[in-house]
Amino acid sequence: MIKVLLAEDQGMMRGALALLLDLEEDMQVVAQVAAGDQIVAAALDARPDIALLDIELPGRSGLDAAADLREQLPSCKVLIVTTFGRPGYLRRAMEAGASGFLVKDGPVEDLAAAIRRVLAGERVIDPGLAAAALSAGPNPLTQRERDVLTAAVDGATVADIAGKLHLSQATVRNYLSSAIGKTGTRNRMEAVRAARQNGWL
Amino acid sequence: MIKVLLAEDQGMMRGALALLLDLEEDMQVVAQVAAGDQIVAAALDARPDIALLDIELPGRSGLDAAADLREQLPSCKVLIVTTFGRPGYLRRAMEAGASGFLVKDGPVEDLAAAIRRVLAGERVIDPGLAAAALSAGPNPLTQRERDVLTAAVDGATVADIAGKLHLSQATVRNYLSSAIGKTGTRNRMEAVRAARQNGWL
DNA sequence: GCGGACCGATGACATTTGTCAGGGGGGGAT
DNA sequence: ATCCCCCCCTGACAAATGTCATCGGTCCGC
Repeated sequence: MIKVLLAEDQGMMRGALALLLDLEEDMQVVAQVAAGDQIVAAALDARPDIALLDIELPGRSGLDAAADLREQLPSCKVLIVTTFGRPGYLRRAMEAGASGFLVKDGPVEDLAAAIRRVLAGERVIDPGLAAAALSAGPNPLTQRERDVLTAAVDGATVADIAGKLHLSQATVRNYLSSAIGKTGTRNRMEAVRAARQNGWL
Repeated sequence: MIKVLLAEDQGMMRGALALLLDLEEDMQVVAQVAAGDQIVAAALDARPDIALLDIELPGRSGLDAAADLREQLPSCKVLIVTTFGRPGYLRRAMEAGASGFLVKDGPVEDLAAAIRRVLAGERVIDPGLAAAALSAGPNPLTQRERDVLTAAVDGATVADIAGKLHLSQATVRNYLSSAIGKTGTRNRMEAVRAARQNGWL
């Protein structure tokens, strides 16, 4: 019997997937969590064979949790199941030790199939997405550039960001400027968009 | 037997919900579509008793489709099922003639229950959300202000917007300024965020 | 030990953005 | 007929943003 942990914040999605997997003869959902910071604890408690992790979760990113999970419970495989097939996400997932990366766009049947393939030792990755991740190259942004961009997402002014990060306003503008340069965009809003698009935040 | 139409762009979600509803003894999913501009045609073909519509769909908004559907197939009830419980969305859904408004956050069991309640003639709306919609008041933005804000979502400059909307740059800045004023924000990025948050775009 | 990358900062500059006070024209309500 | 709101425009001004050159400090790899 394959024991599955399910981490997904949208209640309806989580419930539907759990129901669906429980219908499979050889699978059983042994834990369900809605927040990223509950994943490791729940896994240590329920000892699943595989963890299905969403990336954008409240509390903690599914990618961060994946890295910890691999370390603290190596017997548990990780399959990332996400809405957004962003190159940077795939890259980070692989670096975190995930065995598979599935986008929620595809048919439901893919899910159970992917679980079985992962447990058979395969790596499950959409070929087109893998190509995109490789062609996009690694994240060109430095830590601080990422910090400043993330702080700028919902319209914060330079003064706001400087305050939040304890930096000089001029420094913030420099980081923004270089982030804009590296993303090949024209202003911070485009830079934020481009960085998110690539999964660089 | 309750005949259901399902409009949802995310393949996995759509498949899971369809499976789940088909498990109900008295329900049957008679049509599934992934794009907003296929809803009416599919409904006219399959003659469902109720249509489950997501709002943010490719091609056409589920809200727009709902209005058409109510007109062309009045026997078919509409239940909006969406990720975002935004006040403006709820308001528009009601104006479009929807019988219910469900957010995807809740448990799956709510879905079948909501369908039955709608078909029994009830209106299904989250009470908290209804209160929020009323307290938020109607959309304060004029048509042009909405146009300009939507054109500004992903970092377009004033010149870009002016070009796209065939307006003078000064006019664009005036609309932006008044939108910023009405939303009580400090710059266009915050204004866009606030407007989206409220479902005003 | 030295080059290179990152962090943090300053000052100056050009450009963009946001605000304000207008004005003309249209259409809908009282 | 008048008022009010929306549309579109102008011009001017202040503030915020983006760019550039430059500096000192740390840490890592060769």
